[in-house]
Amino acid sequence: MRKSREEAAKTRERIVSAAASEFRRNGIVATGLSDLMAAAGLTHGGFYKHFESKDQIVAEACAEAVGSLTEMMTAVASDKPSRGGFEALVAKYLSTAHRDEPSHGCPLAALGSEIARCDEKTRAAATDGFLRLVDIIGRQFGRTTPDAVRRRALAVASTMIGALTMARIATDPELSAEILHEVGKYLTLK
Amino acid sequence: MRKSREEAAKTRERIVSAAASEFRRNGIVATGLSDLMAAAGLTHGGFYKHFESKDQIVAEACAEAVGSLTEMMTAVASDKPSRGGFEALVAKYLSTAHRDEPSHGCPLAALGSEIARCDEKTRAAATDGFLRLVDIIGRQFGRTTPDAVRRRALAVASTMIGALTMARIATDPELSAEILHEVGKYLTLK
DNA sequence: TGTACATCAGTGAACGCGCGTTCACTGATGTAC
DNA sequence: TGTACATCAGTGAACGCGCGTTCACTGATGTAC
Repeated sequence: MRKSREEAAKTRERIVSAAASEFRRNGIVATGLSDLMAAAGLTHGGFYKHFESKDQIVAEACAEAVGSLTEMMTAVASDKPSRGGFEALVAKYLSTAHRDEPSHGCPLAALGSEIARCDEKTRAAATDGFLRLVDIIGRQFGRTTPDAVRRRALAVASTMIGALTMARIATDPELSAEILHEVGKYLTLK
Repeated sequence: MRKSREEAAKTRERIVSAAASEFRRNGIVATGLSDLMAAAGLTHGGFYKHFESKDQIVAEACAEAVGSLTEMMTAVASDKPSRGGFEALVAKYLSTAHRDEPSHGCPLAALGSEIARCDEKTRAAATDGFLRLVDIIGRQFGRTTPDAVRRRALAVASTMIGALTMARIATDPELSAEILHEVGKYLTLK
């Protein structure tokens, strides 16, 4: 049942995409390789034809997830050029839709505390994504010193990640919505 | 080898404390019941003499961890009555010491994304801790409307949790320190 | 261009291992008289 | 107050199960002539 090189490459990408979703949905440690392969429409045995270890696909899935995050944020911000870009970005990130679909959302919020315990490569991919997010946010700010832009962008990125995480933890739906709305207002009104 | 009621109660508390540390150090899913019991100086078989399931001790450990967090934050803030309390609180939370010792620190930062996938009881304990943290922060603010206090406190709590999480993920020590310092400055200078 | 053979993507069974949970057992503690 | 018995905290072996990883096998693809 050998597949062509082209097909094999597509399969590999499909596994990474499935992993990026499954990890964000169920957590890294709680997701087995069988789960990943099944989500990609394959059986578990073939995993090691594409990857050396679970750690490797965790790192690659993390890299893909932060890539889709920055794409999403870039698109939202550039849809509203100059004016309103920041508001649109914050609204998108702190939306109930984003909260309710972790499997396609920000991996820093969906997996943050787990990534902190992962190996160097995974943490490097996440760090890279964070810095790209900080950069996108910083570009929305008016003219001030680069230091002030950097500082505020670091804070805003941290705030959004923390607020989304807490909104997902909150047991009371009203509290969850309050966190998203109030933090969003705080970030955009200041 | 039956122990007295008093000793048994102490043992139970010891297990919960050990669990609160171990979960924060290694993650909830990655920590086995054997690990918990060994950390408490016991063998794994006795676990079910005190708890009904892993879920139960996760909830109790989470409750204990948020309790120690609010105690720590309350102590820091009231050490510096009225003036400087907010600055001290932020400095303590965003310190490198806190970053480097997750096992005794904030469970919302150490376990946030995992708690979001836990059962109702665990999430309720975490939510309660978050609201208490928000309350402690809000008490440090000068006189404004309760709505404004609440909004700012929700944002500040989210910011600290997100920043600490990202500081732990960051692969570059300088970047990690920068996140803590700059976000701390941003929160206290604004 | 056709043919023979080597390659290798994917399958499914199997490996050892540690998980959460259960259980028979021990012996000190608690209780009843 | 002393004695006999029931209780139960803690131990360590065992349960079935799923984990990450390995492997023999399959058959279509790629390569060499």
